[in-house]
Amino acid sequence: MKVLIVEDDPLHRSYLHEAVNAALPECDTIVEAENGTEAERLARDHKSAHIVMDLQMQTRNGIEAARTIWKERPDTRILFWSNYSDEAYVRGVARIVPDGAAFGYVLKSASEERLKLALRSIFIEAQCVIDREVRGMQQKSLGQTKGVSDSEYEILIDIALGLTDRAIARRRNLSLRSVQNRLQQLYEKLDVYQSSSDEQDEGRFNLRARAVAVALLRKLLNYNALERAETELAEWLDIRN
Amino acid sequence: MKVLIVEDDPLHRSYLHEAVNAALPECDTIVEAENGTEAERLARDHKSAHIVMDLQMQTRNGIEAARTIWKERPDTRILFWSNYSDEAYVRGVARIVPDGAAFGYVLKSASEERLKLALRSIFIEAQCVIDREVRGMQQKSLGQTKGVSDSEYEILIDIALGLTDRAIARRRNLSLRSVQNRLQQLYEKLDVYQSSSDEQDEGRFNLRARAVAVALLRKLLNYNALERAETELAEWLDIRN
DNA sequence: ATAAATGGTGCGGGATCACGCAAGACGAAA
DNA sequence: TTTCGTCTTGCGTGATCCCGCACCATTTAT
Repeated sequence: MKVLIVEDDPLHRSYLHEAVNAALPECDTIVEAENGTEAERLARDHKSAHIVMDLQMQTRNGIEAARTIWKERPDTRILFWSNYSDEAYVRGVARIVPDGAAFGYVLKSASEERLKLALRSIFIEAQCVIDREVRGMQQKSLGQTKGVSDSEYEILIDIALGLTDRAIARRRNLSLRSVQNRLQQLYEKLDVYQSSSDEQDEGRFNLRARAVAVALLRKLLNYNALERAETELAEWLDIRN
Repeated sequence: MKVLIVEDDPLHRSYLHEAVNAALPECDTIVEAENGTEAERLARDHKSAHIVMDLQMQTRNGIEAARTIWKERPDTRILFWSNYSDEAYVRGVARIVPDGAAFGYVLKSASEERLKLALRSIFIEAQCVIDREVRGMQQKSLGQTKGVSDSEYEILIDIALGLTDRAIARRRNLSLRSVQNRLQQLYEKLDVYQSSSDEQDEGRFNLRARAVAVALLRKLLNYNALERAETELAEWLDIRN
């Protein structure tokens, strides 16, 4: 068995190396990459079916890399090893995992035992392992119970990018009024009215900007999500001019 | 000499421990904290004058901790050891360092040699050491040459929090028009017009929201800065109602 | 000292946003 | 089939935003 480790921090990389060695005696070769692009290349060259990688890396993040890797070889098993359980990351991962693929998501704060267990479960047993803390997020984000629905999330991203209502309407093929409807749904979900209608006129908020702020504070949105959205927007702009 | 290490990642913590041992033979005791609040307590108890700490920690970040520590003991020497050189972090640090205090800012990606050198320079020689890469940021952020000035940064934070023009005017004791003036300056600095006036009507941006987006993408703003600003805002709201 | 730059303020208007009201479309439940 | 809920869209309005055109007060430069 071959394992590809993708992690930009050398300390964490060597830690992962040891963990893989200890947890998977059936693993004979370990390959290491320190960013997303390198990971894609190595995964292609080595036909790696077993990858453990960090989500946040400076040059090319884990989600991007995972997407292209899975596109080429959908049965690849990937264990994401991340510092954060931000809803934005969970959404990002959930959005790209192919049907039936085995993957995992464990936090760096998890014990070494947990990491080793996850390694065996995914790479040997082909089971999905998702950290308890992250699991809560996922339920909330995919189920339409309490959290923000997909269409609301979509429009959240659009206003976070700074698009106009009209521009969003064009992009998503909606009427202007529909966009504004969704915006209002979003505002309610994010509880943006709370502080503005509070006392008299004090602390009045610009709803649109406030929505982005609370989304960031609640980690519904983060830098990576924004960055991805920005490149997608740029592509879309290129196509239609 | 006593050194306090503040770092939430155990791997990095032990790495720092070794580095301090190797670089500072005159150091006889090393104390470790794994978050900001613990750091404040330990700094107080041990009267630590030498601290090396991470900036981003989940429970209480380094900037908060450093501020209270420096408030109690302004001659404390602090070496910040951070993953990122975001302008938001640099600004955050620059904003709180007392006059004449020795401090440092080195990136985690720096070589071990560089870290050790910085440790000696700051703790022994009381010199300020700032990573080359970070230095560029600082020049840009403090000098009014190209970057965003302080007043512009202030208003950037306000719109990022989602405040109305009127609310900002009240908060900063300005007229409504002045707020809007500053906003326009900010829009120019952030080059928000670029894409909107580009072609015909395509890709129209909501300037206010777009400004926040590009500030985030340029790392002028980040989660921590926003979080700090949010608590400051909450305090301000408390005072005046 | 006069001139230019810098920063705050008022006025006014066109564009955009937030949103109530209401009508049509579609699938699900009765 | 009827009815209900969700989604989409149009119309209209008041609030807010963006910003050009002044005017004035300080500072800085010549």
